[in-house]
Amino acid sequence: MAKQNTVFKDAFNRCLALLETSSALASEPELGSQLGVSRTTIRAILTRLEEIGLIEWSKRRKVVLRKPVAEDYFPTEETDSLSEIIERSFMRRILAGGAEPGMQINELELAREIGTGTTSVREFLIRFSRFGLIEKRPNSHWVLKGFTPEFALELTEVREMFELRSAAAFAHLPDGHPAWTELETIAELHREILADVDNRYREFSELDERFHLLVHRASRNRFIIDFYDIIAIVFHYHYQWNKTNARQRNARAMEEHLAYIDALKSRDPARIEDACRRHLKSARETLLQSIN
Amino acid sequence: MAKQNTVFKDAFNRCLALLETSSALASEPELGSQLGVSRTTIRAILTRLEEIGLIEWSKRRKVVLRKPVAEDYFPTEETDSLSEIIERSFMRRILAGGAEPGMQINELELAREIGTGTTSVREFLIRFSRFGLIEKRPNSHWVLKGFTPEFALELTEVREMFELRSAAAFAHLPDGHPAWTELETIAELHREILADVDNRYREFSELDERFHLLVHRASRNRFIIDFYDIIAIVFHYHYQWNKTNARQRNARAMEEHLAYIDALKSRDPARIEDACRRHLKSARETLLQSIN
DNA sequence: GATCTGTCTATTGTAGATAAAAGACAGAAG
DNA sequence: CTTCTGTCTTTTATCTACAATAGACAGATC
Repeated sequence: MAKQNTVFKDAFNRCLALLETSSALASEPELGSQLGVSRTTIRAILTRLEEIGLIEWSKRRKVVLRKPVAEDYFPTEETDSLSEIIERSFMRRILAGGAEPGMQINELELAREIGTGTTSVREFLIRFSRFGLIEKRPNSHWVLKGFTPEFALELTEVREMFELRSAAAFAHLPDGHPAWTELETIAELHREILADVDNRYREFSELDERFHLLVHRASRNRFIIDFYDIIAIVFHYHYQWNKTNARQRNARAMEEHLAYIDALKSRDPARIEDACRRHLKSARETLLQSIN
Repeated sequence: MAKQNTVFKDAFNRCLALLETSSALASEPELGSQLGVSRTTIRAILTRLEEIGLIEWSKRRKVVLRKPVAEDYFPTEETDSLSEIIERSFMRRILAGGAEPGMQINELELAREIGTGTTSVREFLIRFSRFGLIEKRPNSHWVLKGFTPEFALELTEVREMFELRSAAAFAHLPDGHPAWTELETIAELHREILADVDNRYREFSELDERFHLLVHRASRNRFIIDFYDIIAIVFHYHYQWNKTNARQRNARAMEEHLAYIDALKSRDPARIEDACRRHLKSARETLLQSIN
């Protein structure tokens, strides 16, 4: 295979989802922007829709013949892009598996295990190297530096610098700025989840990312915003494979978020700094505890 | 060609340089660690040395027959690794040439222009993307964000945070730490260059990098240290293609460095912060002036 | 005249192949 | 018994090829 057609399959599935509700299809360019793909892919989707007897299609006339059923969808495993597969597979190995710091990483071996070509693995490792967990020895292997307490401390040190500054900048956003509405939405979601925390505490991880990214964005600094990728990926996989006390941990973090949000809304620098520090401190402790 | 033999050629040249002074060759493993290459490459070098009649070689007996001459060396163009060539070529286009922000970057076109395969260009762009100057549109082109005043401001904002913190950490290095010796060496070099500034001001660029990297290292934080790569590459190419007032600019920076170094030696936090801020402020101004 | 479709071209993402370089191991030499 | 060399295997760096996807343009349709 030269290139997986995951873009097609994923867009096809999303197109079926559209058909579940609406019973008409827009024009090709219109569909293209709805699904975020090119017309070439849209036409491939339409062709397939016709093949499986879901629509009748001739030029601009598109008649929906029936509702999509479960079998029409491509299985979700087939819609993940190769880089997502590699990332998951790799993170599982280094976060979950017993991967010792100093261990060598072998491109060829990784590629064979994941079942892909070496090019994709190489490109992934290069992209991933900016997270500071691996390092390249030129003309030779990569070295795993490991998800160690030092890593966590260095990460949180920078995170705290960046977030304090971003939070301070947040207070200066003009009244009409969309970030204030988004902040309110996020606050509301916190309250909803907290109200039914036993059942919904798992939704926190995603919300956490959304909230902190919003704060970081207020810095208007690409380096600060980009750095949040590292935090996000670490916390993302960390939450996924470390579930001790998750309910309690998340509930506490949500309370802290709400206080932090109130502080932001007050626009009082001292209050903001205090609430932010308080939350960052407990986030750091949580992360560190889980590593040892 | 599958792989350029630049490692061989470069190590070969360095081996000739060794022969200029010493007239004996160590064992294969020993040579390997001296030149930083594997035994495979050492043996290729020895084979070539024998071919061009520079040595007689049989097992552990290596007799040097004559001194190397200029023609023995490989031309320097052939010793640059492909990634260095791509980097230079790319930086020239975006810093020197009239590259507008928002411009599309085409992997294939770049590869054709530089005369390499697309894989290498792709990998370079991925590595380079962490500098915040380009951004990928998946399944489509890269976008040049450009070396704009915003870029410079965002870069210096983070740089100032990091350097202030690193400088503060420097004061806490224990007395015997090698950084203090290195600092003294760097100070001395500053004085030497300043004493003959009209002729030697060009040496500042390298010294500048060496000094600031030393300071950043005191943070003991990989993210802070790695970030210095971005600053270094920007200033490196920037100095190279922007020579207005270079002598005066560099002289001023060196004076500031010396004050900064004195402050570090005093270990007085207030003095350090003051000297550091002073220098960073003028560095930022210099950078910004040159962009418009 | 604006937007759509048919068709064609160019570029990206990925696999596979190959030379260069690293590195492993056994036996030789000190 | 330590370090070296000869030989062999494995891995990396890079090129080329090709399917998937994006994107351009002219003529068709509203």
